[in-house]
Parts: sequence; C-alpha cells; structure tokens
Amino acid sequence: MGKTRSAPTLNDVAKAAGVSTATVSRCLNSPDRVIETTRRRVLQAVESLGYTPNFAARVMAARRSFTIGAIIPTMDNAIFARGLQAFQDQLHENGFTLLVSSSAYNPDAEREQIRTLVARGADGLLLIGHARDAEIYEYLDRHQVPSLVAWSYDPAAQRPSVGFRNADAMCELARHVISAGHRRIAMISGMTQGNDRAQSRVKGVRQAMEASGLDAAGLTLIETAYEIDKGAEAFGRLMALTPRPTVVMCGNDVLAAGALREAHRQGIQVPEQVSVTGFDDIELAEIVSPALTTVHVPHREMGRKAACELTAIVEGKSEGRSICIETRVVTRHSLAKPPCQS
Amino acid sequence: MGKTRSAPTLNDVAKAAGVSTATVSRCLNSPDRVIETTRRRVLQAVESLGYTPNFAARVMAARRSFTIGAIIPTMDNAIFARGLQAFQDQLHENGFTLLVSSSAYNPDAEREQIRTLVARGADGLLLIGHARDAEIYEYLDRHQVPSLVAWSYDPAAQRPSVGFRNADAMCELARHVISAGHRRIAMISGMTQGNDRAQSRVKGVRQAMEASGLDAAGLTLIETAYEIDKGAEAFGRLMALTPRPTVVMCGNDVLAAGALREAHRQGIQVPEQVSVTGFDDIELAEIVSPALTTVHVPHREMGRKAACELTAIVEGKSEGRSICIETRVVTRHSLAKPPCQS
DNA sequence: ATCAAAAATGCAAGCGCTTACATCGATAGA
DNA sequence: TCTATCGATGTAAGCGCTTGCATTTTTGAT
Repeated sequence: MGKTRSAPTLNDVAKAAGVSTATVSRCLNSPDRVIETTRRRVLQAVESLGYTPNFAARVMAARRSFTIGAIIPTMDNAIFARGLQAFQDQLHENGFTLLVSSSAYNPDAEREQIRTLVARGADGLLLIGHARDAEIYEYLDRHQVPSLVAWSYDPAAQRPSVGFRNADAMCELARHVISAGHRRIAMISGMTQGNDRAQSRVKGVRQAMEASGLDAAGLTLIETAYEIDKGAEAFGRLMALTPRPTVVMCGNDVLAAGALREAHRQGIQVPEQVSVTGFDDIELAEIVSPALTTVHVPHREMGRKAACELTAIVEGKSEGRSICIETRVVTRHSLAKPPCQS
Repeated sequence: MGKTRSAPTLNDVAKAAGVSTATVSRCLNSPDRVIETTRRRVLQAVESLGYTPNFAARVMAARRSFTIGAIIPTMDNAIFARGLQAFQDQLHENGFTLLVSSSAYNPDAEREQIRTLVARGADGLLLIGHARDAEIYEYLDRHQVPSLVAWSYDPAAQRPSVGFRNADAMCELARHVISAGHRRIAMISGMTQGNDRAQSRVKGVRQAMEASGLDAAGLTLIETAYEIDKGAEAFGRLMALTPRPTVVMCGNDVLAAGALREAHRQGIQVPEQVSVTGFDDIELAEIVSPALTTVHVPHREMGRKAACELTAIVEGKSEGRSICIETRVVTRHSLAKPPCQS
C-alpha cells in the first residue's frame, strides 16, 4: 500500500513541492527563472526524494545531451590517457560529460562506435587523426553532430583539428639523430594503414634524411602494432640485420620501450651499441633505462584546448578553427653517437 | 520544399518500407518475430535511409539500456586499463556497451559519477573496491541498479565481488621478502583512506611479518598517491633513513617504478643495495630495470569474469555470486638478499 | 473447403522530460 | 481606480521508441 519503491520522477517532485512539472524543470535547468521561495521548496523536495533526473528523457525532450563522445584507438596503453584526462577535466568545467570508447585501431569498430555515440545523443565527437572514410563525415553531417580531430594537425584538412605536426616533429628528431652522426637508420613504425599520424612520422624521418643528403629509400622500416611486445620483436629483427642499423627510431614510446627491453635481454648496450628514440614522451619514457630521447607532446594542453574548441563549436560559438600544438625534442640518454667502428 | 535533411526516425523507415513502426521496431530488436520478406524490405529501408535508432528514445520506451557503467579511480595509468579492456570486450560479446568514467580516487566524485551513470540508464555498475558509503548502495537499490565490485574479493561483504584477496596476495609476497632474509622492511602504500585494496595490502605485509615473528609495528610505512613521482619521492625519503630499510615493498607497480627511478637517479643499486617489489604486474613491471618482483594479477581474466557475472545479474540469471581470482608472486630481479653488512 | 490455432502485423498508450504558449497576479504609471 | 506590462507559473504537446493488446493473415488438420 502506498507509493511504490521505484525511483522518483519529475512528477513526484512536482507533487511533493506543490508545483507543476514545468516549474521543477525550470528550477533544475534555469534556476533564475523561478522565484526564490518556490525554488527552495522544490530543491528541498528533490533532496528529500533523492531525485535524479532521467537522462534519456531529458535528452529526448531537450534534443541536447551536454555529452561529448571520444573514440580513441586504444585504452590499453598510456598514449591517450593523459590527453584524454585533460580533455575530460576541461569538458567537465565547461559543463559537459565525456563518453569514451575505443576502436582497437579498427576502422569498422570506429564507425560503429561513432554511430553508437551519435545514437546516444552526443552533441559532439572527438576523433583521433584525420584518416577515415568520407562516408563517416557525411553521416556526422546528416546527424548534425560536429566533430573535432585531435592528435594531429592538418590545416589543409576539411575538418578542424587540434594537434601537432607529426611529420615536422619526427623530422626534427631525425635531424638530431643524423647530426649525432647516424647514417644507418631503422624505424619501427606503427601500422600506417589508416593512421595518418604513423604515416606522417615515417614521412618526417624520410624528409630529414633527404634534407641531409641521405637516401630516404635506405630507411629500414618495420611496421607493427603499437605494443611493447611488438616493439621488442621488431627490434630483435632489426638487430639480426647485417650491417646493423646504428639507431632505431620508434613510432612511439611504447615501441621504444619494447625495443629497449629486447636490447636488454640480448645484452645489447643502449646507446653505446645502438641508439633508440621514441615519440610522445609519456611517463614510460622517463622510467625506462636508459631514459628515452623522444618528442615531447604537451598532451594536457592539447586535451584542454580540444575540449574548449569542441564545446565552442557545439555551442555555435566557433566555426571550427584548427589549433597547432607545439612539440619539442627531449634529449635523454637513449641517443648517442654511433659506435666508432660503424 | 520536400523532406528536411535531418536524421531519419523509425517513422520514416516505417513509411519507406510500408509497414508500421511496431514492425520496424521488431525487425531491429527481435527479427524472428517478423517474416522474412518484410524484414528484408525493412532492413533495406533502414540501410538506404542510413537510419540509426535514437538511443534515448529506446531506453525510455524499453526501460533498459544494455549499458553497463564502470567507475574507476583513474585512467591516468595502466592499472585498470587491461582489466577494463577485457571487461569491455566481454561485455560487447554479451550484447552490452560500456560507459567508463573516473573518480580520481575521490569519493564525492565517485558518488556523482554513479548518479550520472544511473541517470543515463545504466543497467548495472562496476565499482572498484568495497569501501564506500552505505548511502550509495541504498541509492543503487532504490533505482534498482545492480552493481558488482571488482579488484577486490571479500566473501564477507554484502555485495558480490569479482577480484582477488589483496591481503593474502601481499602477505605471500612479503613472505618471499622475509625468507630472502630481509628484516628492515619499508612500504610505500597508496592512500588507504577509503581504499580497501590499499588497506589490505598493508595488512598483508603486517600479517607476514607477525607470522615470521617480526614486529609488525616496526614496518616503516609511507602513504602516498599512486603516481610515479610520488613513488620516487617516497623512496627518496626512505633512503634518507638511518638505518636504511633493506627492502621497499610498494603498493603497486607504479609506485615501484617511481622508486626504481629514484634509486637510479641517486645511484643506489637495486637489488644489490636495496630490494624493491611491486603489485599488479602491469606491463611496466617487465620494462623497468631491474624488472620487478611483484604480484601477478590476471587482469583480463578478472575483467571477463566480472563482465559475465554482472550481465548475468542484470539479466536476472544470477543472484550475485562472488568470484575469487587467484594471484601469484612473480619473481624477477628487483628482489634479492639484503646486503651483507646489514 | 472449413475452422481453430498460431503467426504476423497494426494500433496506440505511454516512457520522463522540456518548452512554447497561455494564464494569472502584481506592479506601476496615468 | 484602471490598464498596460512583466514576471512567475501552469498547461499540454511532443521528443522517438517499445510493447500489450487487437486485428488480420497464414497454417494445418480435418
């Protein structure tokens, strides 16, 4: 007998406070449109009933969710963690909630995740990198969901992006490598298929080589997934080559950590016998020994700026600018001169 | 003139296929209740219109979301990454979607995230560890949202959990430490406040000490946040002590990695001068040098099992069992005998 | 061919909220 | 005192979907 024990609705609150549902709704969403005394009464009822608005109903009625979706390639390592955390924090500050899902570097999975997030009413989407089917962007347009690309900066692209120049950054690192005296350069890249960041990083190395009069075709390149084990394995293959490369530039710090682990296992001295470099400057880079010479990416800054830009777009306050984040080479101990006999 | 360019609804599909909305809905949700020919016609219309169901509307009407929420303490490091990834994969296999948010180890933030997830219609929640306000569980009950605790196993707790015995696991590791000859033991723990896993790990060390006739009160303990830098800083403080501990047991691998980094910086040899241990056996543990002696937690197994149990509960197929995941000590190089002069 | 039972489909009532518009007082200038 | 104005609140029409029930069609046994 009496009220059921299920969750209270707006209606219950309205009754308890002796007002209409409209007033309760206004109390919650635009408190200044309701007179002080009423507001107090309503909030009091909300409190005592333990009322939480039903999100689905709200989204449906308001056709707005104050939710931003992000699809990242993986949660399995720390590459995106820091940037995403900053993104979320800033989003929260701007009154939005973040929904994250990961695509495992799989375009089909990404497409599905995008649809899911749109279906869930995301007001905007954060995407990693530019490379994806035009069809996806059409879908986003049709559903009028704005998107922002991060982790990559390309002023030439149609879509706004907040990121860094992958090619230039890697090119600069390669210049350091070359000016340290290295000529036999190998690279362990992430899978370039459908990954513009990986592609650009390879391109950056080639550019630096050409600029120094080296033959870019002479770059020994292995493509593999961004996993420690894969990095280790690729490094092993590289070390079996004759002549051995004197430096192994890795597509990111995770691969480099794998390379270092394998070097250690094989008793190969880094950097005395062979140098190794990374990219990203995640925490890992400082922990491994020797600490990695790598490209520092200000992930937090990127995350924050992406959040601000994306919310601005969603609120119609921006048409979608692209923002370039500056990276810089960090010199630690994994890069040195090539061994003499080389 | 003509149709607007906005996203198609169920109604549009129904019209295009010449059926009622009910039939379209059934096509999508229980295809076997619709005859083959009709189904093809409908799916065809769905396809050509590029229709994606509106999630909010569906949740509202069905009062079910096929969504599971997870609130983890942090995304900032890899502690939860692997387990969560497995959790998500299994969830997906079981037909559910995962929504993740992080609380930054802050109980208030966690409470808010829980409310948010419930408001969003989560059918069930994954929570980390048992320690939280009773009020939260009441709220969950009122909203009839089942929850499952992970990363911790406690058969005595009211709520079902899928996890491991933190105290026992750490106790076993401590036994190894003690039987290696260590007597001056220090520990860098995570903040134990509101964190039953951290508490249990400390307890485990104490238990092992007492079992070996050592005075558990003699344990030098520093509590700090689970961050590399904090681990480094705490290790520094420990090394300044006289007499120095001969072993530093860390609450997890992240703290241990920080300790190792600081040891390296100060030129302290591990394990020759001081031993270090971790907990979790995340990737990091194998990468640092010396590689960490730590407690291996089968995160993927835990994630998968948690997903299966939680979906079973949600579907009413389980009353909520608790599942214990077995851990084991992994011996690597960071633990050795204490130095002789000690 | 006949009819009951089963299968396929349609109808329409919500799900819990927001918001345009209507209503009602109170305030203030004439 | 009267009316125009404005602020506070109420009324009710959806938002796009699911689902119980009603209706129509098919099936199969006679």
